[in-house]
Amino acid sequence: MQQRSEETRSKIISSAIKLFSTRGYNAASVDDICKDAGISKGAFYHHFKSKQALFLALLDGWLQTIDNAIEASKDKTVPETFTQMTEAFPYIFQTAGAGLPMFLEFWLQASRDDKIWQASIAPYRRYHKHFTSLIKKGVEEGSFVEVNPELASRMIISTAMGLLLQSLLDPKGAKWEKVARESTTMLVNSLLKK
Amino acid sequence: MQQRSEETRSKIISSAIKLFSTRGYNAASVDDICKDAGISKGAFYHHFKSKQALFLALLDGWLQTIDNAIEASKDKTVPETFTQMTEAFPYIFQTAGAGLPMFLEFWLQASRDDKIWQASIAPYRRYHKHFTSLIKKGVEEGSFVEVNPELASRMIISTAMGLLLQSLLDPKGAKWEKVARESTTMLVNSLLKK
DNA sequence: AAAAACAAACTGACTGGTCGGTTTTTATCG
DNA sequence: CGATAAAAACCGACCAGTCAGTTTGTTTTT
Repeated sequence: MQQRSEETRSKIISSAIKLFSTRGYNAASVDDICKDAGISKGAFYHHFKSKQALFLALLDGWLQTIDNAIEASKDKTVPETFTQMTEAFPYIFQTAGAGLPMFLEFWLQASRDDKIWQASIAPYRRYHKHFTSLIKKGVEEGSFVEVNPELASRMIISTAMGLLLQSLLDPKGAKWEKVARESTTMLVNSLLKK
Repeated sequence: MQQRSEETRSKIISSAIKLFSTRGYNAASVDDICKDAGISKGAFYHHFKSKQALFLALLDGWLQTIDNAIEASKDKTVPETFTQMTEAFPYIFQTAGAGLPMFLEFWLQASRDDKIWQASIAPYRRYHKHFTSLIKKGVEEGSFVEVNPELASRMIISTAMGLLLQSLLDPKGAKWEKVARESTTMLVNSLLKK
């Protein structure tokens, strides 16, 4: 059985998430992560080829959860999908509080490191396309007003990203989940045909 | 005359902007900056108490330009102000290409470093208030439809931030200035009373 | 000559990654 | 089932390099 191995690996990952989130990628040293996980450096480098490889593994896992969420909404109608997204906001803001700096770190690293860029840009474009086709479908179905799907998709993603950023910078500046819910409602309402 | 001194200082600053933008705060070492600026480490630490102090100085300068832009639009009418903002987008996207990663870096550092957070949160809240009162004024004047100024302000800032982020992550993914212009137009149109 | 500006060698803490050796797990076979 | 050997997992001291910041001394300005 490789149960012990699995356990070590997951200990590394959760410690990495914790430390990358709070201190950032650079400030969280491999030694720190090992110490927090209660394992040795040898064990670390047995499981991950490098610090960057660990980072990439984290990115992968995170994208997986998004993909799963998208997959789960596959059979719903277009307006239903958006409603569901609205309902997901409180959860996102609640859980993302800690993970958000890391999310940002991913993007920042992505803009400079080609390997990481490749790993994060493809999913991003996929999500944009997903939204675009979703809106297009809504327009064709007749449930949405005539809009440029491409543009509307960019705007929705922008709003979401901007709200996440603002909530990161100033967590106590507003009731962010409320703002997010209302914003989404507003956006969707402006899309929906009355 | 302290002309030579001034020159050295500005050489440090422009090299810092250049290197922080391209490599990031951590990866750009003080030695690198000195080398790029063509000065010695002694000169660096003569002008700036620490690497962080330089970073803060950069942040200050950047906020200054925003404040100036706001100041310049003081006497215009509300719709005029927004129109002007729309027109400013191409310029922002054109010039910001290089500086944008640093903008993100500010955010990231701010979320972890209390000193930097203090320096950036106050201006941010000021800008939000500025927008809110601007929209409020527009509503009272009767040129805007009845909206929640607070919420509309958050949304406008979100959209702007999100677009900047997206353009940073995927510069070739879209004609961002065009998307930005259209998005702003769309937002403003939904605010304007017909 | 006093002070400000600058040069450059230096310090000490820290980092990612390696490596030889040890323990635990797993597969094999009598 | 139990002995055993190979393989996988793990340990932690160690290394070479890097970095922010210091110090000491020189040049330039006032």
